[in-house]
Amino acid sequence: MQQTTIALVDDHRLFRQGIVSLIKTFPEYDVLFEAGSGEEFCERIHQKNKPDIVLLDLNMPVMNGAQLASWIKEHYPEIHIIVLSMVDDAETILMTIKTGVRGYLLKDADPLEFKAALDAVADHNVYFPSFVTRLMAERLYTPSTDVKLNQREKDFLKYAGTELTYKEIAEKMFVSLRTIDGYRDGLFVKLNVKNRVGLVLYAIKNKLIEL
Amino acid sequence: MQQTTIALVDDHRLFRQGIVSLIKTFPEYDVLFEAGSGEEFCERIHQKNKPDIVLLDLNMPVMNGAQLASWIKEHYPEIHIIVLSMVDDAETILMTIKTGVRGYLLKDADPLEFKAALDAVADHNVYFPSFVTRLMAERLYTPSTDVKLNQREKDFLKYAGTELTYKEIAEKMFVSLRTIDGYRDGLFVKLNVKNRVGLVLYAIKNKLIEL
DNA sequence: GTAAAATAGGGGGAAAACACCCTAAGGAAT
DNA sequence: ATTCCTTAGGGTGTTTTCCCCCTATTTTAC
Repeated sequence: MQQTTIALVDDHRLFRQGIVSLIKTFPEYDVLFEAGSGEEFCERIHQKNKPDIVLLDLNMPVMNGAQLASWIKEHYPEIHIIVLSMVDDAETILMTIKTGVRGYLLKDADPLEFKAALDAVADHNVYFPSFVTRLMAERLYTPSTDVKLNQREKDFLKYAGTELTYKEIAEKMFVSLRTIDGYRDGLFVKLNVKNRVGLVLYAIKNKLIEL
Repeated sequence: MQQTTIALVDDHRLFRQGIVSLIKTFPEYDVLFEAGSGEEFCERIHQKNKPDIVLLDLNMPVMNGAQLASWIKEHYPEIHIIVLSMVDDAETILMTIKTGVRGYLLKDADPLEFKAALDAVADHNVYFPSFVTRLMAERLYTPSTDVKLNQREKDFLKYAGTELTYKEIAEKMFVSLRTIDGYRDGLFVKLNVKNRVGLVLYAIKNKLIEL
């Protein structure tokens, strides 16, 4: 039978021991090696065979988990990473997922969930617990603020999302610079933004301009 | 016992019947009303009591599910929406989740999964099947950019994509305005753009900033 | 039928952004 | 040891952007 190999990176020896003995109860998985820090992992990965999955602690001194995850993704993109963490604040979790990790578990997860995560990731799938999924959904959710804009304002916004100056936009739209000033100032109020960057972001969010 | 009320919107009468009879087997849920179209739903929601949860078909004529979801979110933000769909292409799913729905199920989901989704959403949580979670994670994942920018430049670009003035960015980054001028002018050349809009567009295209 | 919006246009001055120029320390490569 | 590159910092002057003020039509709503 083909075993799935695992590497474990965590600075707490006792925690590593617990995880390793848990994994030993799963015959289809095998711990290839352990590392007590990101640096140690980077050394070992060159010497040893590459694991299929890396279990990674987020909170480690010197090189933290997110940095190591980025490093692994860059140098060994085929390795799948599951983060083990005690951290549960939204920004940290989302930042970590952005690095491309395929699973996120809190350290107090029960063994069944741990096994489910391993199975999912070994099968090239992802595993995120419900509260993480929720964070991801909330991050994607963009409440629509449909402010009604007339056609001239939409046209203007399209141009505002280019590198043209307002003077050049005025020429393109066959109006004076002053008129453009008026459109712009009106939109600042309507869209509740402060400057051109705000206009550009609004236009992109509302798909008035293509990227 | 407090029942959780459900409204069902789908243009297929037989499918509605199937769902209703399934829900009848769950004593804690009650179907408040059904609608065969978005328009019908909009009328009924005014007359009837509001449901706690709306089960919503994506593919409907005239007003599609995503549009209706946006409408519901705008007028009744406290109603939770679960999408029922046969569509499984990534863009459609992600666009729908952006409207703020709290669950997404394929129509061939088994009754156990259906029940799990109802329970999660009734509990003000979210429910997305593994393949949807995976899509969300992939959307959040930002591969590292190929153009070699140093960390300070990346930091600066992130701020350039906000409504902060350069002076304010300088304060945030604890450097002088002149240094920021230098970063900016350097990036104008490196990225071949003319002004701040160019920087913002670059940052967005390369996912250095999120929308 | 009148009031109030939306649409289109404009002026002047202050602030910010931009262009082009420069120095210098620290590290890597030759 | 010297060059080259990166990172950090700076000065000056011009252009653009932004803010606050204003007028005159044309729709829309009551």
